[in-house]
Amino acid sequence: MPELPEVEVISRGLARSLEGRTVESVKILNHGSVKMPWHVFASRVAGRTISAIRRRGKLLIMDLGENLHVTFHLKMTGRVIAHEEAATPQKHTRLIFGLTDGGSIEFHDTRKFGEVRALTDEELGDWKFYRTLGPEPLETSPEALAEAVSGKKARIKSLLLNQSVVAGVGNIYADESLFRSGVHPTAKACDLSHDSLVKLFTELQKVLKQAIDENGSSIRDYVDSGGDAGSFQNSFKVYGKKGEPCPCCQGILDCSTVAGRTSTYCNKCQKLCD
DNA sequence: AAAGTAGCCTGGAAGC
DNA sequence: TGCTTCCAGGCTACTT
Repeated sequence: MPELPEVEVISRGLARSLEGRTVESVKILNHGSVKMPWHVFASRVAGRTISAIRRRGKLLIMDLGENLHVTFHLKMTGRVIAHEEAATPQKHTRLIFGLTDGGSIEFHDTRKFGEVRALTDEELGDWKFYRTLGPEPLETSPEALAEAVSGKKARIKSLLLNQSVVAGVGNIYADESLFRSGVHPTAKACDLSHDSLVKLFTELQKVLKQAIDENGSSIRDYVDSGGDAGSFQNSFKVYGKKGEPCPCCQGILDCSTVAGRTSTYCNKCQKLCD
């Protein structure tokens, strides 16, 4: 589902088409998607002009002028789609912003896990999830990221998925970067050498960049802001390939739950310690 | 400090 | 065919 590369691609697409346009109306079709009093949300957003659209970790942020930020956490199935006409609500449409020029922005979310907020600077800063987000993996050196987890007793995969350690990594890119760097998901960070950790974060950067270049991964629900699918799913080496041969040693890929998530890996190629 | 689990939610796939 | 169950995923809250 949308992880860093997918949110980055969506953000770039929306920025191109939406910056400078003005929200006229707000229609909330599922109140549970709006994580604040809905009338406050609607009154804050209406009449404001979109000044920027950006990403922080997996959060999609729409800046509405000086002191208002609409945040979308897409979780598993959320989509934000820009339309050049008034959007017709679909079964899973949760929110629609009508624009003054006749266009619209639709928040579509099959499983209702997604969360939308409209926050002032102060509220954004006070939001614990946002305040404690870790560094952006593409704007931080692999050495610095390695240093951040060095010596920790936790399993490396749970650290990769921890948004306060590094922002934006989810199950797909965790499994892919672990495989590509030869590190086992259950390895404890403290059992890995500095070089192995640097290699892991170097591979993480490579895999995130490649995924952005390929417009993200499309499995199940993901499409970009123009409704198009990405293609990085064709480059997966282990994610979702339980029981298939390891691309490296041809052994059968293993699968188990690590850090509460399904994890696919090669027991032979991925090491538990140095 | 870290790990496990339930809960949130839906629909597609798998099993019977 | 039609039913039930399982699973996926990010994150929080709670327990061990």
